[in-house]
Amino acid sequence: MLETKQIRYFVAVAEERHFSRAADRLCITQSALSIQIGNLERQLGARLLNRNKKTNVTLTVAGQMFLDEAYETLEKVEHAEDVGRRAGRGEVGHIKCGYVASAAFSGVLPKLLRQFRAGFPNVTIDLQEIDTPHQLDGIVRQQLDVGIIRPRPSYPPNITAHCIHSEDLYVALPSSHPLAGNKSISVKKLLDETFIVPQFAEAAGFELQITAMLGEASLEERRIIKTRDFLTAVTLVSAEYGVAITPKSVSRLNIENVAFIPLLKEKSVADLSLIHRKDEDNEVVLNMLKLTDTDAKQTDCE
Amino acid sequence: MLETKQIRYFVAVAEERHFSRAADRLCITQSALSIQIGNLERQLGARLLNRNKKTNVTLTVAGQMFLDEAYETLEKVEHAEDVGRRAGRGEVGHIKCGYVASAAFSGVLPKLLRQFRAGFPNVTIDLQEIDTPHQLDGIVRQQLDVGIIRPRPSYPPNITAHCIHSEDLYVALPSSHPLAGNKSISVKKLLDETFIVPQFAEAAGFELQITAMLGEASLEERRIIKTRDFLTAVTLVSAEYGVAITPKSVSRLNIENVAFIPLLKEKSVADLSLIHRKDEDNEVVLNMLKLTDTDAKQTDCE
DNA sequence: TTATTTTATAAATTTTTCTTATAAAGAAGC
DNA sequence: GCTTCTTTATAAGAAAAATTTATAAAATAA
Repeated sequence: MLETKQIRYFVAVAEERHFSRAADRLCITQSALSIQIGNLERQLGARLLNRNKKTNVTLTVAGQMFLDEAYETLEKVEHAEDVGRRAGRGEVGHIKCGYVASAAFSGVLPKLLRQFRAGFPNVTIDLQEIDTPHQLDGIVRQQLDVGIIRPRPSYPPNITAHCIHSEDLYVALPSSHPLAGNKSISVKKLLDETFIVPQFAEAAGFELQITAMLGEASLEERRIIKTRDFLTAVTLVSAEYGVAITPKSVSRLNIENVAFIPLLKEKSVADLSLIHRKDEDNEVVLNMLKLTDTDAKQTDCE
Repeated sequence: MLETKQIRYFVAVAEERHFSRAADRLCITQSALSIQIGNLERQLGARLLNRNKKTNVTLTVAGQMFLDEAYETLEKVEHAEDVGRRAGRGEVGHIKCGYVASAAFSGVLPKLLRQFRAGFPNVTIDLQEIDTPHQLDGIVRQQLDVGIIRPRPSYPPNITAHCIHSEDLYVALPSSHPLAGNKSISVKKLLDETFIVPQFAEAAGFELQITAMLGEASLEERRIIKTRDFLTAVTLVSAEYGVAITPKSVSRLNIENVAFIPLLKEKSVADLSLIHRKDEDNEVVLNMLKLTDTDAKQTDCE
């Protein structure tokens, strides 16, 4: 098979139309070049150049056709080299990313994607809304690279998580509620209310956090309404079915007849975590993790 | 720049997922392969393979991406090699071919093209009807490779011609003509007729032949009608304006009220010649010339 | 003709690649 | 745990390839 070097040598002669000048350009001697071009012609069984002593060398018809191919071939080799190089640095490739629906409210997802795209424009991202259990499963089974979920107390052995976003909790009340005018509300004042709790696919994450906050055993006896998502929860608050605890960002929904009041409590924050395989070796994914690491420090997430 | 060999070596390891097996396949030792792959990885600055002692080697993400490029690159190199090889044998390329309008009647043109296409399916042919002087000019100026014309007494210095087709001459008479029932006609019996002569762009070729046949000085005084082409000539015969001498193949036109009678005379034949540059070095064109050479012998053209 | 330029060829040298031999390290069997 | 087997990495010498130097051959120009 032809070697890249042979093709490069031929292109040099074809462009210079002169063995000696081409040899200069290639930083070899004319005799080395003559031998190599001779070898190339012998390998192809075709004369590519008409040698004229004194005047310029000319291309044969076959030489002209081969030159076109030669250019394309060299470009292809360079491209392959470039892809290999950049893939090694994690600058080209693909990331499959899952996220829970409530992450969309927080604004952290578009921010993350925007930052990543700025640094790595040639990495494509396959983004899809998936519930937490399926994300964990997908990451273990290599069908997903990273996921964005509400933190959980524990993870499968090969998965690790770190916080990428943290926001305060708010209480959503009907505007007519006696506490609706307060600057802030303590959780103690809400113990008698009916709670509208987003109930996701599995009892974990955000629900666990709310349950813990209200005190064990208390939620079971309390009147609760379960909803599929935050939007439904807030809609029910608007209809005065009860109150809901949501991350601050949900207040941006701006639903009529709903007041969002900051919740007073130690560590009353709603986190979002990025999860990934502990032994991840895809440089593209590692670059995204690096980005969220430095990013997490900026947003002061403990 | 990467060498083809390095890429081939990498593909072998990627496919075998095993250094030693790949080395066997490449007919080199495992150590040589390890070094070459190491060099490749160092050149790219990227790890392409995860070496596992005992079990199989696996591709990194970068390795997988590079492998895709590697396949495409090797294909491209092979293709370039193939084009060079076949161009050298005149199996790929392009021929610009001109022909005079009357050549289309003879059937030699489609026959030639069909034969050439059967032998050289990857040679494209640019075919155009051009009058003889422009063909000669086009060939000299390299805008045309070959031409099909009626033979002339002489050609420009760098152009040569050889006969590729020969057919008998016929006389086209109105059906009502007294001689229309004859099996054949001698030229002497036509000396008093009005002649309809195809007058092409320049006084040469077929016209010269007819003039010579009728005897010098005689044509000038004779009543003649000049037409642009054979079809017009035969149409005028049909309208009883006179008689015409045509190659036999023109009789296929099957015009009403016209009888075609063989012309009796020594060497009363209409030839078609292929013209080309004497110093032609395009193997593609030379292949066509070879084909017409062997073909000419078959059709017994002196 | 002579001088000059250009490509081809021969021989020597350098560089690269390859092989042989061996080491290191993980996996499997006892 | 230890030995054995297998696999990849490394070092050193051998082989092959490419390159350089020197020269020849051929064509042009003075």
